[in-house]
Amino acid sequence: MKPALMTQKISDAILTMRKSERKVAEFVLAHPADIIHMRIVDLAKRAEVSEPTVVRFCRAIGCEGFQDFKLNLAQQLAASPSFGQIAVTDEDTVADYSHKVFDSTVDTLLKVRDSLNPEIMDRAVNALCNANRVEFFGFGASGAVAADAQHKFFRLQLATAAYSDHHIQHMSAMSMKPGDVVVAISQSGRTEALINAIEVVRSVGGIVIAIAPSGSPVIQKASIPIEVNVEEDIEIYTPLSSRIAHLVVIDVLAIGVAKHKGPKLHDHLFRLKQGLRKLRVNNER
Amino acid sequence: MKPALMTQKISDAILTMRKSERKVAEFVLAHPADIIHMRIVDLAKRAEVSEPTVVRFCRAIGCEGFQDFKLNLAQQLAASPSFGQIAVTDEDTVADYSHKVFDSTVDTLLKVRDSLNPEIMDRAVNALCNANRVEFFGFGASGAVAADAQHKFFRLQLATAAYSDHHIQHMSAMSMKPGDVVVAISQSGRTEALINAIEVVRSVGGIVIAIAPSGSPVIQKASIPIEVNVEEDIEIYTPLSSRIAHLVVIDVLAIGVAKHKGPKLHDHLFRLKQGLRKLRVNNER
DNA sequence: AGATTTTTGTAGTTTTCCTACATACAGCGA
DNA sequence: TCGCTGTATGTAGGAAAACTACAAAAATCT
Repeated sequence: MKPALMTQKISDAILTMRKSERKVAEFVLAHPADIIHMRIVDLAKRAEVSEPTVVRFCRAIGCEGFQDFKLNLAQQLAASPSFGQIAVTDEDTVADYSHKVFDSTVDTLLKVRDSLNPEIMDRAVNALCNANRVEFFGFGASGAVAADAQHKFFRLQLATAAYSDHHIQHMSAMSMKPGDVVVAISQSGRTEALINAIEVVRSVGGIVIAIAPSGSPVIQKASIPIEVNVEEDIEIYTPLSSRIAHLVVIDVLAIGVAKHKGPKLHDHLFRLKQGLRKLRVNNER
Repeated sequence: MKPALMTQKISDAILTMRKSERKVAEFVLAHPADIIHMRIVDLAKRAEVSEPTVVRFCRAIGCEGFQDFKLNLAQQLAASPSFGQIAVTDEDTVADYSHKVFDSTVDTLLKVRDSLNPEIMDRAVNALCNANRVEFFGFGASGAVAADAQHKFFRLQLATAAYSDHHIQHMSAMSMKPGDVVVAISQSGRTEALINAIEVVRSVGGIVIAIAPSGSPVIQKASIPIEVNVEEDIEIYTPLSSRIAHLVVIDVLAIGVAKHKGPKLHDHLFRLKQGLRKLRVNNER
């Protein structure tokens, strides 16, 4: 049903292929974007094989035929822009690099989406729903993420706070009650101060939901580890997409909590919105 | 070259179409996902027109023919998942709604990407590069965005600050010098306090870059208006994607500034990273 | 080296898409 | 209202693309 990862499939299947089919596979992997505007004869010629071989290749990777293959490939190309060049170069115009920044962000989000573990997310939502208190800890860029999260969960009628200060985190952590939740957010997963705070929270019986890269200390020490891996080419010209991935993960948690809380939340949010209008000019809408 | 927004194009062109072509257009907009697996005859039959009409329709919206149209549509479908249902329902499992949240975010980003005006972005980048001081103003959720922006630009060796407090904004605004820049961020574009602050900044000769919805007062009062329109179905179960769009727009600006500043920035960022390592456990990498 | 199996290409068939043309419809002036 | 002109739509036929059956070539095994 879904386009899935065509190129992945090809790479996998390439080993079990016959020589001439492999030629096709290699050509496709080398010039994925060109294929879309090719006919079967063009591809056959450029891969130096015959037409039926191309058809057999399409079947070999699970497509109906050449048309179907082209369509699926087109979808994959559109879905993950990472096949275009994503790194920003010095010659790029504004339009170029603005496209690239958006595309790489989208690419990151799609990857994170597919790597999330639903079971872990479910546990996180449950923990958040049952907590009396929910706090968000993060430093640096993750501090802003924590602030955003606090703002979001605050609207869901939860007692929340966000701290970017080590000492305050520490003090707050010590006063946690069993069942209370801290969401620890980190891009590196190695920030020492954050790890300390996590240990304190757990020692007093609090639950720690971590949003950090796989295998990092923050993930290892957490009760509910949400692993988010973003290859940070920390090249200067590459934007940090991980913050954004973290924000969206938190959005998912927020939606989960909202679902659990059910309709009584509607009224609350409605009243909130009414109140906000007074702070705006032009009270229509 | 690019897939662009097919459905958008169709909606636009539908007015200038003849009756029977319009039938096709309406069917396509109603069942976009089905088209991909249809042949020209199928579509003709279901739209109750003849085959050549379908071909004419394809030409009318700028495609080579039916094949080309199908391909472009497939790309758009893969790229913007919004054509699947995006609203979260009560029956959704964790996996379901987590997918939806990511997809709707991606969808928002792609729309914003295609609607950005490069010329305006260029002006914004130039203003930022020439400023002695750059400040970010925002309230509520946009406050977190401002904080994130501050963190980001701070790394680019600019004198920056982010304020979410009306009084402090006001005071800071009054001390602006000509050429200094304030980036005003707002989801509604109507927050009264923010509009006041903008007026003050402009009265002392400061430049205001606004990130807000088209036509809103914030945009109208700005020197450099970056229009970002996100349909906020402010349904409870729909996440607010506009924050994220704003963040990415700011990423673009940051990349632009980094490009202008050129290589001397490399050293600075490198030293910053070195320094951060000391705050982490496991100093490898 | 010969026989068998596997792999690849040739030639032909079918399907799909597109174009030329004819008919039907709508708008306008008398 | 009628006829004329121009546009809009469908019919039928032709071109091209994709797919299939079969035969030749290569590789493998005995």
